[in-house]
Amino acid sequence: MMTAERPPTEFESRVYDALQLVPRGKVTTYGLMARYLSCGSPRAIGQALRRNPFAPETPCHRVVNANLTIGGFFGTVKGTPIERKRNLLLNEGVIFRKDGSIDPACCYRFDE
DNA sequence: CACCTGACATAAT
DNA sequence: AATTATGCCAGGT
Repeated sequence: MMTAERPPTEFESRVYDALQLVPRGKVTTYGLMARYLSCGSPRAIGQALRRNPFAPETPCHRVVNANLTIGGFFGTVKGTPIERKRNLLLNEGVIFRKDGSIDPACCYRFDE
């Protein structure tokens, strides 16, 4: 077994903190978070979430793509984790459209 | 220290 | 409208 849990960096902590701001039943996008953190690169957000050692504890499943697609989960953009992510969002009240995209009304905009 | 990868985004073709 | 190319930031090797 490998207890190789690296300590979260300051940037990762920022991402997690912003994630905590997302209300249940809603979702945000990598780009919006990147802007909120002044990161400028949504890729870094995905990197931080991928390294997220705190699964559902941190609402990392509430982060989707800018085009309101399901996005990825647990380091993958396809597979069982993705279905689980969709199930979690549905369980929280997020509305999915027929094409698999998320209802724009469920998109949290970090307005404040 | 330099290069590569990655749960994206946006623009151009 | 769809696909391709480039940009950006941080972490890992």
